[in-house]
Amino acid sequence: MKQSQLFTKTRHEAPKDEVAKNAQLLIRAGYVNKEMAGVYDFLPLGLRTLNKIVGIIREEMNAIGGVELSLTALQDKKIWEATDRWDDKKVDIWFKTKLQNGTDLGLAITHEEPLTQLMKDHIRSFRDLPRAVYQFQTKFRNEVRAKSGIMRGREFLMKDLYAFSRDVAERDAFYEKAQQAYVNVFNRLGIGDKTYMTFASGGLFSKYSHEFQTLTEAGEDTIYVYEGAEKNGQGQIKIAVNKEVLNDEVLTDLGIKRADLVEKKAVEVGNIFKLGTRFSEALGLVYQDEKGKSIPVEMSSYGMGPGRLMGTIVELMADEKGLVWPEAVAPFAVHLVALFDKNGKVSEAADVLYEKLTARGIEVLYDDRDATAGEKFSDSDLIGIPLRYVISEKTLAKNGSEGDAGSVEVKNRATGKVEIRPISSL
RNA sequence: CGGGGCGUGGUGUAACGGCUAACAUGCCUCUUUUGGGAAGAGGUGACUCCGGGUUCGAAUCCCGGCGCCCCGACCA
Repeated sequence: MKQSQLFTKTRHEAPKDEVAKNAQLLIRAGYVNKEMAGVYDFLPLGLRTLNKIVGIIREEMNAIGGVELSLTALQDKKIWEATDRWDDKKVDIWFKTKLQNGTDLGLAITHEEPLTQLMKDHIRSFRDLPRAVYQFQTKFRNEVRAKSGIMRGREFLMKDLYAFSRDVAERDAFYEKAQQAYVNVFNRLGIGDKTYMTFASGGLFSKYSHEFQTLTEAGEDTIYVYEGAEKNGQGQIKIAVNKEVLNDEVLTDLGIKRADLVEKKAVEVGNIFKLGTRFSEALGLVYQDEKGKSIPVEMSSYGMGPGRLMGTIVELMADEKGLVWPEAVAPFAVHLVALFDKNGKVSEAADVLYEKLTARGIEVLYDDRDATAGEKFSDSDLIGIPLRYVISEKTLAKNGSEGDAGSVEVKNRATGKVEIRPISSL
């Protein structure tokens, strides 16, 4: 994409009402726009990054047998009454509205109910199980207090996967596969070394749930990291215990000693639950086994917030100059920056290079604007694309091995490392 | 929902109850410039969040509302 076509502008200063680093930088760089507290638009650069994160999650969900669909945000109250989650006294974060004829509607806070209802039409026999379906869908939650930029909003994208199993053993087997899939996602996003599978309250459904918590001071949770697991090295799922459930019983259950736990601040980037038959029983999702007996389906749910992950990556990797994206989630792979030249030779060469890279499928943001070098460099640092290719009269004068093609300066945003490479080698 | 703070051009700030609401930045025009947010000149842009009130006079004081941020509580 040519930067001259990108309508977003960068800013020197963040709005004074944004304190969170993620929101300050994402707004300054033109990735997001705040509509109101806890409600953010994703602008072209932000949407690209968000979609990269979504793409990685999608691949990992597909790899464990997940099948994607998309459920509605508008919800009929009936099924939520069936599970006793409609009453404001039970669930106080609903956004509710009405049809013109007076029928109550809610904006979905989650999708256990509608999906369980839907699956009744498709799961009848033990032969129809197991199933795993998921979606990327906007959730609406009327939080009393939005905070931390895009990390905790009232409208946000969520990946939610729901697994339907014949029995506890089958469900547990999937649960373990999903844990690994989650670890894979965090590794690919570059935050794996700071993300812990954290024992947390199972709420109404089971003794424990597992939160995936990424260490950052910007987080709102306090967790106790198990150092023993870290010492076990690579490949091991790192574990922690949420402060909310830390007690002797939990330590005994997990077989770990209090002395091996270290307190840290973290942000919850994913949460997985064993739901049991709470929803299948309430809504009548049953299957017939080999003997024709009706059995409620065992369910489990797997949530993950792409937007919150994006904010977490910003918090973890940004530096004083701006955003720093890992390759896997950067909006573009290369930021091609053409500096001013008097005779048009530079922009001519940059145009050619842009076409060449783009034709090869490399995602390039091409800064073809009429701006000074300093301004372009500052913007480039702020936007945080992993590789910056600078092309100028100076670099064109440096010949490659062919003797005529000229060079570009390649700078790595994260490491700051600079090298001069012949254009012919790119 | 309790506590605290804050609402002034697009953005960041200033202005004793008193002159045409100032400065920086952004944006526009021209000239010069061009490897780390360039320089000069000229311009554009604000019912000072909304509604009441006090006063000769309100951005400023008072009351009410709305919005935003932070701390806490909450967070299937």
